[in-house]
Amino acid sequence: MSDAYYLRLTDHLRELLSGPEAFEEGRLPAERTLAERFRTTRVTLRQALAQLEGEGLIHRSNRRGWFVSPARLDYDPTRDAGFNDYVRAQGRRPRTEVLHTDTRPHRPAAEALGLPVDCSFHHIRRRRFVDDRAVLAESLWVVPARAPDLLQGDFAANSLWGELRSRWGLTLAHRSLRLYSEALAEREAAELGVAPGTAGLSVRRAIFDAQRRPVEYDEEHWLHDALCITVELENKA
Amino acid sequence: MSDAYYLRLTDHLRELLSGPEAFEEGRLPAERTLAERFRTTRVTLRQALAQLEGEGLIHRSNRRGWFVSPARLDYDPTRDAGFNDYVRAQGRRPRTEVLHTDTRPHRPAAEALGLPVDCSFHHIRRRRFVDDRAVLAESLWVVPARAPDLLQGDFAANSLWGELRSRWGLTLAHRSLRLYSEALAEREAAELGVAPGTAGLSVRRAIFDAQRRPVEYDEEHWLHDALCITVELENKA
DNA sequence: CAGTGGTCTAGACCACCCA
DNA sequence: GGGTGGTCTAGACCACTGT
Repeated sequence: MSDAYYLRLTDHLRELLSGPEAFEEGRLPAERTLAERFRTTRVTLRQALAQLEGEGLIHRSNRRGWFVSPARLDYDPTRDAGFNDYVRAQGRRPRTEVLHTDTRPHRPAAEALGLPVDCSFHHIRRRRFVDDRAVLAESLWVVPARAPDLLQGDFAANSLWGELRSRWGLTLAHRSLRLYSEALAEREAAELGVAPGTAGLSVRRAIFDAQRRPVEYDEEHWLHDALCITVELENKA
Repeated sequence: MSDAYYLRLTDHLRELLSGPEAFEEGRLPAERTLAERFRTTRVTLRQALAQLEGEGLIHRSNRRGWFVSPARLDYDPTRDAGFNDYVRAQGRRPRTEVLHTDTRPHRPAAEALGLPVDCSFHHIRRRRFVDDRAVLAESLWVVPARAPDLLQGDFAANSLWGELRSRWGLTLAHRSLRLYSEALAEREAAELGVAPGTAGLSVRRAIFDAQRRPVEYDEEHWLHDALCITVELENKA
C-alpha cells in the first residue's frame, strides 16, 4: 500500500539510508531542509522520521539533530561476560561512567531478592557508552553481606561479576530475568541525552549464589535501537 | 520538569487511567472530545496519547479508538510450554487462528538452521489472541524430515512442541534466541489490526534436537505492550 | 547569535467502522 | 450516514546547542 505520503517518504528515506554514503558523517540534514526538499511540512516529515526511529534506523540526540543509527549490539543477559568484553569483541568501543553510589534500602530490589523491604544494599548507578553514544543507564543493588567493601572497587573499569567472583568467591548460580519494552522516564532520558518517552528496553535481573542466597539485583534501561538480545540454551524442559 | 503541556496532559491521563473505573469498558473518549475537554488541539492531545501508548498503558485498534491496555502477559520463550497453557495459567483466554500453511524453501530459516538455502520447510503462519485481542503474528518453519506429515495435524488447538515430542519423539535440546524491538511491518500490522509502524517485539528461535540436527525456526511478532519476557536460569558460565 | 529540534495552533479532508 | 481516527497544511514561538 504505502498510500500515505509520510509512508512513501519513509520508504524513500530508507533507501537513501541504505545507499552508499547516503548522509555524510551519519548525520541527516535539518528537518526544515528535508521538509522543503520533499515539498511537505515539518509535521509530516517528522512522522516519517518517527517511523524510521521506530525501526531503529535513525535516532536523535537532544536538540542536535537526527543521526544514522549504528548496528545493534548483540547482548546475552544470561551470561556473566562484562560489558567491556563483549562490546570490544564486536569491534566497538565501550565506556562507562559511574553517576552515583550509596548504601540504602531499596524496595524493588528487596522484593525481587526476597529480602525484608528495609534491608540496605550497595547501590551503583552508571551510564554506559558504545562508540561514544550513551546507550544504557543502569542501577545495581548488591547485598552487602555478599560483598562488604564493594564500593571501594573500581566498578567502571572492571566487570562487577568478575569482582564478585575473584574478590568474594561468589558463584552466580540462579538468575531470574524480566524484560520488556518501555518508554524511557525523564531520569533515564536525561542520562542518555534523549527526549523523555523515547522507546527503551528494560532488563531486570535477580541473582542468587550456589547456596541460593540473594546476591544482586539490577535494572538496565537500554535505548531500544541499540541492542539485540541473544540467548543460547542447552537442554531444558 | 514536565513543562510541556502534552507531558502534563500525559501525567493527568495516567492518573485517570490508574484511578478506579476511570473509563468505562476500557475505552477512552474520542480524541476530539478529549482535546476539547483539555482545551488543546488534537495534535497535542495525540502526542500525549502516543506517550501513554509507548508506556504500554493504552493502545488503539484500527480506526476504532483508544483502549486501556490489559496487564502484560508473562512469557518464557526458553520453555516449551504451549501458548494455550501459559495464557490460561495466567487467567486469560487464548485463541489461535491459522492463516496459512505451505511447504517451500525459506532463506532466513535455512540460514538460521545452517541448511542449504534451497531446502523446503513446512511453514505455518498463525495469529494468536489473548482475551480476544490479537497480540502475536508468527511463522514457523519445520524441517520436513523431522516431522513429515506435520501439516495434517491440528496446530491451532495443540502445542506444536507437544506434537513434535509425542508424534515424532523429538527432544528439543539446543536453542538459539534473538530478540529485539521493531516497528511492525505492513503485513504484521494488518494481521494484528494496528497501524503500520506500531511498536513491536520480535522473537526469533532456531531449535535443534539432542543429536544437534536442525528441527525448527520461528519468528514471532508481538505487540510491544502485550508481554513481559521472563527467563529462569540455573547454573551457567 | 544563528540554527536546530521541541512544541503548539486552528483548521481541513479522507478512509474506515458501525449502527 | 455519522462518528472515529489517520493524515496533512502553513504557519508560530520557545529552548537549547554550538560557535
